[in-house]
Amino acid sequence: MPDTQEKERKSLEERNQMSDLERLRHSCAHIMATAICRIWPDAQFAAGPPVENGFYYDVDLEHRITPDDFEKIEAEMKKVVKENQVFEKVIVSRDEALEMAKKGRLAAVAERDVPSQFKIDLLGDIPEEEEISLYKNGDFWDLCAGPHVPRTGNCKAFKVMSVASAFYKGDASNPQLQRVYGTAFKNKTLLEEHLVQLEEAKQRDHRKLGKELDLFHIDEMVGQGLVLWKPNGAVVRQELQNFISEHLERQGYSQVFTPHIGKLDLYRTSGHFPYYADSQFPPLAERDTLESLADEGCTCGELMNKLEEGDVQGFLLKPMNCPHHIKIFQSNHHSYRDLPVRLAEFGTVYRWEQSGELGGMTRVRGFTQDDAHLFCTEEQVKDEIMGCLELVKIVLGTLGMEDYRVRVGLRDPDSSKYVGDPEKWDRAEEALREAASTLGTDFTEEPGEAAFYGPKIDFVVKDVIGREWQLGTVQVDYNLPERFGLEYVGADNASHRPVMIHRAPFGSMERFVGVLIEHFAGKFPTWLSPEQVRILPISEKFVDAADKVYETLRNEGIRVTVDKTNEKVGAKIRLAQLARIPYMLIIGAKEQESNQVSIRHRDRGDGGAVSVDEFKDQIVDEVRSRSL
RNA sequence: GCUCUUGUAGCUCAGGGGUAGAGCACUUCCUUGGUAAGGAAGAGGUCACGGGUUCAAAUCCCGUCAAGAGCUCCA
Repeated sequence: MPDTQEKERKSLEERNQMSDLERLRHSCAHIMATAICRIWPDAQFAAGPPVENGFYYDVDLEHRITPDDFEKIEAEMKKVVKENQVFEKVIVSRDEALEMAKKGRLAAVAERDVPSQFKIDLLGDIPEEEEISLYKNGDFWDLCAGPHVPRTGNCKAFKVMSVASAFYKGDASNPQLQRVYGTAFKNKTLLEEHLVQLEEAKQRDHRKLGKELDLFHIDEMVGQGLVLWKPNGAVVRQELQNFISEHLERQGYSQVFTPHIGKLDLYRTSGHFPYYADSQFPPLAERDTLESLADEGCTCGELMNKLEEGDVQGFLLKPMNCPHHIKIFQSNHHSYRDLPVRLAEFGTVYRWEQSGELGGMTRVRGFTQDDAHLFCTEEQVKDEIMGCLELVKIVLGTLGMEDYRVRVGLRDPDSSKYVGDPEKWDRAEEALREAASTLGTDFTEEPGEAAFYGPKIDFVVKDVIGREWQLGTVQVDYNLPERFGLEYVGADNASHRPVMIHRAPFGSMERFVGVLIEHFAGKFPTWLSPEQVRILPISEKFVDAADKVYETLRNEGIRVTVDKTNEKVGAKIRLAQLARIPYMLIIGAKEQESNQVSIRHRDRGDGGAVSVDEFKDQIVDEVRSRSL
């Protein structure tokens, strides 16, 4: 009992602290707006809230703010702070506020010829019954619910961070504003700490490490968002796939292989085409068909129509693996005794993501899902979901990824984008909820996060920049069995419709490895390391001894190399450290004589000399147990 | 897709209307060295691509492609 009380008090304290910080950041947003107003009086401000790591203010301004302006803005902000203006709350009537806005007096330091257009719009969004408050600091008046710190002098540690663009109210049909980001902390020490953290985060960015460690490459000539796995990256991926394959075996899955394309009819039946055509690579049509259509003077628009209507046959790069797996299921008759059928594949899919959204390995156009589809009876759904969750937990647990959240995605009651019978949705949502509650981890239910064909459970992790990525996923699907007319023969000798479950514990290999690189900061556990051991002979004289150790380890399946360059050990160690190789084995006269190696671990440093066999047994065990 | 920023050697980056720069990596030679950089020499670039302005463009302007940040979208 005292335990929970202790906890509650602490979390309340934490929350209060947070809101103090948010208040400070919000005040900084006003100070920044004040500064921008003084520099560019024609600035029109929209919204300026605190956010996770700071604050921003959206501004419409003729002048394009660039990083070169940050210093100027900060200098002006410092002046405002030095003036130690009081943040004063003024309650006004709607008409008074409107009057000021029309004179351009809101989010401004003086009256202007142009009205404060965004503030007028925002005023309209405030419900009738709510009171309208303005905040003023010095000459700067702004429409604002507050709260604020007492004085501008309370904001001592801030920094203008970046500028980007944002649509007003997040709607692409609205004008684009310049969003100026800043961060602020209670004091300079905390600000410094945060900046150092950002710098460290940059160091472990998977795009940077991917290059340094030679893991993957994205080439302009190959195409945006199409990942080339280099030999080192391929090792990591292969090890992960072996790992998951072992568990597939244990959990009664069958692995299959399917091609990367399928006929449009397949996706017409599944409903992926043309409904999701915008996020697919365009269809492929046969050359002969294209030629004869061209002869007839067919336009591109007409061709698209014909493809969509099915008048012309074509192929699609597969956006999902499920239709292929369904066809495998359908190629046999199934008795209820066969169920559940679990078909797994590391299946590569292609999706036309918008170019501005692509990045590194986490958002790409071609990716390989560790996909599987389970065909089961309605009664088996819950157990199967629990089995899937179990697998996700094993995966994340083995890799030491504890920092994730579980999201149960339910349908948005107000939306019509979902297919299928509401009663079945209810049953599926209930099954997921029940399964999630057995996880032993907290989860949030989020309406509107369901897939269009069914509810799902997602495992979401954050990358170093703090962006959330969905990795593992378990989704119930009542829709596809219906569309493809799937059946099995029940104990009653009548035909029944199976339920389908889609699941992918990693999500995609690309995204997962991207997140994994950042999680480990490039220091993969030994079982995943592209190079597990590097042998460093002290000089040329000991190369033969090194080669012997190399053979011994290689025979055990250890990924090992010998550094035969004409360098001193110091230099060899440095390179091995930079490559994040877990073990360095140093061999000189001493070791050669005693048939030993001196171990240096990338994190633990000098580990002293042990016999070759002892080291061999130790590393083989470490790799086999997949220890962290 | 939209806005802004960026694109110079394999990598990290400097420079900038008048013959292309550094460090690391690479090659060769010297050195045979005990826990994060031994020394010397050499090689390597149509300055992303296409146009324009100019006596002259890597540099200025326009366009395209790509990357980054953010917004929007996401099966």
